Amino acid sequence: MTDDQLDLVFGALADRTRRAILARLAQEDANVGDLTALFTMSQPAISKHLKVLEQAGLISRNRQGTMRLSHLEAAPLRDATGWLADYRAYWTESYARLDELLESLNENKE
Amino acid sequence: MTDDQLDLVFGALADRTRRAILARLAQEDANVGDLTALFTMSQPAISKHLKVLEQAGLISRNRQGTMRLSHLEAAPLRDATGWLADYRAYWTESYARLDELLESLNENKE
DNA sequence: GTTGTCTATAACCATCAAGTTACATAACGG
DNA sequence: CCGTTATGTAACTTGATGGTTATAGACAAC
Repeated sequence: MTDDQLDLVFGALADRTRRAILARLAQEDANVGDLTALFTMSQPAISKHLKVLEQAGLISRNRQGTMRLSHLEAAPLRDATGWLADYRAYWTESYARLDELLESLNENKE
Repeated sequence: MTDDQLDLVFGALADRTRRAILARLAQEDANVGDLTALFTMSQPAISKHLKVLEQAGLISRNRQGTMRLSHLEAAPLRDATGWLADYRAYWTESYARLDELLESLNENKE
């Protein structure tokens, strides 16, 4: 994963509204109106957040009639976890399990 | 982990200079001068980055004579990994290993 | 206590981020 | 076509971010 990608992914995750959007999408795909209803801000604000998430690769979007459904894409989350896991030496326990995690992350890389 | 903390941690990780500082600190504690030498920017710029990292809880600092050593603190990285791992249902494999990771994360929470 | 070294702070600048309102565009149903 | 619904885009405001230079503060050595 490049520095540019990490910038985008961590930058996208640094906003609580966007994290909440991801949490919602983890349950089910949603359109812009659905997501706007969850927050107190305007629809264009949500559209902006969705653009940020899309550019980070965290969601994909496809038209469904007049609506556009947002779908969670977990690959960048997995990659970001992989980056964080590189610091596993600083977790004082559970090295073995984390090594297993790292192995599985490597196996699943596309 | 609160939304405020997640904002700070992911925000701190969203900058490649700060990630590089963390990578350096993963090897050994370092003072401001050491870190400044690694980059092309000024010492005050590095001091600012260190303040961001400290406020996110990602590093701690203590005086050593006229110098101040920065030390990597992995707890927030562990917590951020825990947050990311909540999306494990979207990794199509290795559920069991990730569940083990989550358990270990919970056990180690302070 | 003066000097030198290391680090922090202040003031400033340019750019970006997150929100707003107003309006434009896309797709579907009569 | 036309109207309605859903979403995107433009222009703007405000505040945060990331860098600079210049200067102040803390500590050690002598």
